[in-house]
Amino acid sequence: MTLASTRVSGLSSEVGKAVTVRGWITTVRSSGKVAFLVLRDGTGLLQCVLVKSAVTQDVWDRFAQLSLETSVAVTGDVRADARAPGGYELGVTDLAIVGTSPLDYPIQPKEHGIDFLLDHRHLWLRSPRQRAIATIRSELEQGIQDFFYQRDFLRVDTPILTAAIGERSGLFSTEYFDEGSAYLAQTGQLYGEAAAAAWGKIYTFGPTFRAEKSKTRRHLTEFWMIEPEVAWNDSNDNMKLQEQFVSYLVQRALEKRSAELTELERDLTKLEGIKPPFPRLEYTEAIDILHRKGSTTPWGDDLGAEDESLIVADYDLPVFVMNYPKEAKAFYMKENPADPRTVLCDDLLAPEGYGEMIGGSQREDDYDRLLKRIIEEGLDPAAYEWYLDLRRYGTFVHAGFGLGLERTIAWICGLPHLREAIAFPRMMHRLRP
RNA sequence: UGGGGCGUAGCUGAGCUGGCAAAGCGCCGGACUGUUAAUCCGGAGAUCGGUGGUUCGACCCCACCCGCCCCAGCCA
Repeated sequence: MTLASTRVSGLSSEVGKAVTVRGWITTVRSSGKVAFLVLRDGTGLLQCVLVKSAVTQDVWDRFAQLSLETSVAVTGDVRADARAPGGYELGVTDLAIVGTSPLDYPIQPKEHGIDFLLDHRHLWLRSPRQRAIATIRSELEQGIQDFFYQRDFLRVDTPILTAAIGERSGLFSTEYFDEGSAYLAQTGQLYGEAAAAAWGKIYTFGPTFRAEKSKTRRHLTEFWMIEPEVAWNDSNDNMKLQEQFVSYLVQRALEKRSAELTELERDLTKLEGIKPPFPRLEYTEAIDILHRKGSTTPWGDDLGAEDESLIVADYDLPVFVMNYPKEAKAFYMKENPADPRTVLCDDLLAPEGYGEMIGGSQREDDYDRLLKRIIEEGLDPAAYEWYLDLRRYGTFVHAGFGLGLERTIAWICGLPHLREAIAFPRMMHRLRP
């Protein structure tokens, strides 16, 4: 069976023609002898009008059977009408029910609590708001690939099942044949470094997993991360790439998906000015500013959420905080020659309180220093033999970063919580659907 | 894991110092030829998260348990 039919988004070029549109019933209204149904097909909403005197009794009776989310094929004439949402509507001549929908469809056109909506995420996705977010996410994912493709990066897919390696935060584990435990990847970075030594400019794009018992709007247990790694880039080059990347994504969303951003009631003026360069603060400088603003975070500690908000409040752009104290950061970051208490790294803080969008650093490329740091952190050097090989055989200056996709989406879309930025969010208390 | 909050009809959510459990949406029946989350009239629908306790009487007070939300930490 061929189901060639017109999609709602393409109707403006079909005015005056008879078409069939397939989709799901969003609302039905009847005034006795004129009836309206609104159809959703994933590209938009279409109002369809039935006039009792203009359709057969069969068609009229079928309208009466329609319930929310019934799937239908509606045939009629496309016409422009100012009274229709979107400006076009269908004068119905025929109506076929494809799949019925019982009267207990859970999601009504009204307010629901978040827990209820997440329990029904598989159905919640049908709402216009969720379509807008998914569309922007897809646009950004395409933009990410375009950005790196244009710059001759290779995309490298790194393993999700790994032996214990990477960062220190919580790991999900699973049985792995006779090898003992395998862990779900928290980062592809170490593999990315190997790939950068092989191929120069690379990026990874995949899911990552953190078994931390985080319960905030800025955390998921499964999220998507983009991790470029570039041979011969130093920390400064690294930040330049970051601000170009983030700016590109914002401008891309504005250019291609302003309709969806508007649907989400995003204030576009807050996005329009996102262009390089972004402000840069040394960590030590940031601590001074924070102390002047009343924070008591001592030099040496990582910045808290409160601190990040205080910093970001002074700017309309994302802000780099760079060169953190060694103790606050991971073992693989390169010591800062200008201040050996610190390492060459940066966090990019999103505006409007969306938190850390990027964490990046220049990597330690000195074999002895790296080994020393591994031991200092209490890690097992044997597990890092292959990683140390990257310094043993032709070490090289390199730097990279990880961008959290959902945080970026949440910021660009203006979402209050990360859970809407992905179709099926995984959180501490949320494994299904 | 700490601090705060919540759990009442399918959903949303009132319920004061303890005295027969509001309402709106949705659903069912009816009216209506241009509706926009249509409107109007009528109707059904609730072991008040669970267990125990105090009381003549508990949605309300107490204890424990379960579940979730927000904030923090961890980080992207």
